[in-house]
Amino acid sequence: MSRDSTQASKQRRRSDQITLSQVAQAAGVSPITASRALNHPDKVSESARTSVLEAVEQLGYVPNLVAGSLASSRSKLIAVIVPSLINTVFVEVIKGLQETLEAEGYQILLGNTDYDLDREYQLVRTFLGWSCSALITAGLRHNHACQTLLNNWDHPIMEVMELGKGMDLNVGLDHVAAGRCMANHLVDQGYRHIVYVGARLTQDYRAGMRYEGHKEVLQAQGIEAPLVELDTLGSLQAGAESLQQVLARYPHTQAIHFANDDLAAGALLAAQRQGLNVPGDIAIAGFNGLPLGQHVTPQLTTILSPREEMGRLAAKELIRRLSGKNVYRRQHDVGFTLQTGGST
Amino acid sequence: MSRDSTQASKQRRRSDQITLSQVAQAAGVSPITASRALNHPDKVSESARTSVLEAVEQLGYVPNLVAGSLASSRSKLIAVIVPSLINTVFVEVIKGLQETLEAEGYQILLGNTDYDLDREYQLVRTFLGWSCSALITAGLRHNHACQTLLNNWDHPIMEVMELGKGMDLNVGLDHVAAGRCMANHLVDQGYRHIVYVGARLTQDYRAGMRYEGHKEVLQAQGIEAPLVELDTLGSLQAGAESLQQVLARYPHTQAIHFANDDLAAGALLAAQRQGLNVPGDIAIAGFNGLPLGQHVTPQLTTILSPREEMGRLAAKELIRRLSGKNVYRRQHDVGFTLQTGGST
DNA sequence: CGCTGTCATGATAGCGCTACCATTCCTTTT
DNA sequence: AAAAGGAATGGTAGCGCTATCATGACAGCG
Repeated sequence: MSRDSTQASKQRRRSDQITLSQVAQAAGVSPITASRALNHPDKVSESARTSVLEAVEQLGYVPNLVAGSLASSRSKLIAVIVPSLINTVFVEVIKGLQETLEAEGYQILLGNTDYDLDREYQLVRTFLGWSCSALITAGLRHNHACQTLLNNWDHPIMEVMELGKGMDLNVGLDHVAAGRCMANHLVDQGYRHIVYVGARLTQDYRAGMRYEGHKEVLQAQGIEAPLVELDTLGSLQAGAESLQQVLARYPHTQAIHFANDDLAAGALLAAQRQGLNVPGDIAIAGFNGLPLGQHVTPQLTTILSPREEMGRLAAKELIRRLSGKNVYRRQHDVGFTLQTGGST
Repeated sequence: MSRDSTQASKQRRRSDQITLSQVAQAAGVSPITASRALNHPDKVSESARTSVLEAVEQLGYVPNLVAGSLASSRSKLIAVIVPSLINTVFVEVIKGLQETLEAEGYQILLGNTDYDLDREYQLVRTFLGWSCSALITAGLRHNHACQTLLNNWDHPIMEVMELGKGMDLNVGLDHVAAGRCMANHLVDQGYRHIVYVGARLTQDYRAGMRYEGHKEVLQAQGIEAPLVELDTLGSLQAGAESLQQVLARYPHTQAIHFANDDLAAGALLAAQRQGLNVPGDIAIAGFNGLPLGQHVTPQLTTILSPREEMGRLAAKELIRRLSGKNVYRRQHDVGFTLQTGGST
């Protein structure tokens, strides 16, 4: 290991990593030309470009993106904040985002709020500190501090999942309408004693919005719209357990409208284990359109939400904005599809 | 908007964001004291600390982490590279990592290779450029360039999922042993015509390792160990389709050992749809211990792998190392558990 | 009383890169 | 032929923060 500090007293290069200057020197150009050769290849001559690239290759140069970001006050980082990773829904959105963003050379900085808006605020603060190019967050609800912080931030903000008036860009679907849609379906099928089952609706407030739509429809028909709220997050297990609870509390129940497919599938499988006929004894509906719902017998009636597509579209719109193109619509409705199976 | 450049010619402050100097000024201390008040609170006086914190609060200061990282050549970023986000297994590991790392103030920089080692190399390069504190990657296999790059990197590297001799730290389980374990179970149950079904085993090479263990056991018993490799990634759908394929090719099949629970559950549900009795006509086993397997009837025989736990342990060991503590064991076996259900 | 040690603070000099302006050497225009 | 425009390159000065060393104040000690 050569250990000769370059000369003066206060040297402080720590890692012996190759710098752009060394590359430039090896290539026989100035540092700034080397920088341009890598970042704006069209702004340097053919010969400069190739000799820089050769030097990069030969020295095994890895650009220091931290320094680059500081100098340019831009970074190819995009913050993504979701409330949960257990819920596959968010993972699928991330998948769509990732796919599209990585293709454009962006990196994802991932944060998980665990449905805690204060946690979200902390994450946002940290992420702004990384001078991200943009921020993508699940949902339109934020706490006051977060709202303020983001309003003063001069980069694109994309809010995904539900549709509404957001801060900047918005891609999602109308959950109230989705709730109405399923409720309409159940009423059309002739069910009158319908229970809505959700899990932690203050946290998963989108499930709450679907309940609002559901209630609206039932009440318009003069039907009660009882709600059973579970205290655990949605899962097959919780769905299975909720079935007992619902039947105990509302013995005449004909149909259960679950807030998501995990709950619904859990209940459906549990019903079968205990010899109940679906939908004869009890009809079951879900939300999301998870593959699981298609593989149980009878197939689960559900509402298909285009989650990966939502991620892809959000990423595409964001990139559009980041590359300075005009954004004609700030809001995009990805819609949903009622998928009727044998379970209702 | 006040637009008065602070004085001289070449000013270039772009965003009108608050800087640490402004905080320091407001607090009546020097910038370096302000820095210390925030990062090493125990190194400044009570009074300095409070006045700095007040100024931070009042001005709405958000630290520029990019600048901080450049100056200190450290960052609270940890790169996480996984081959897939569709496969819930990795998501659960990420969940465990996230939970533990965020609690310690680390941020996750997420990369997805889509099972492509060249892609992994690119991601690693990028991530090193962010001077991450550590890198966590799924698996022990990397391409040559990546291997070289990482060997010369002087930060902790954590390889998760499978156990073996890695570059640095390693947390995982022995997949060959897991394959042996399930094969032994199937043989013990009296099955002799056993088919192993996996999806893209060159990509999901851990499933391939399980097959190795499986084959080993069967061959020791003088039993054939036919393999059916699917060309799609594991999913309920693929599992359902594979069932036909297996029965067509190996009509005497008594049991199918699937590479994962998605495939297994898909096949189990498909078998039931077409009136086959499980395990009477065909026994089915999986791997992972996904909740789904516990909710189908009969319950799926599978091997439970502690995925979140793996993430948590990996994160804990990494933090241990990062905080300069001694690391006694570089390798941690998280083990697995055979979970026998009615499906075999 | 001078000597050493500890604590709180500050001045200085970068971290590795890019924005900005200046320069050079052409080619094009009138 | 002179002026104007363009392309390629380089010099300089930071981006906002922290490592390092230096300083001053004060306590403890023989």
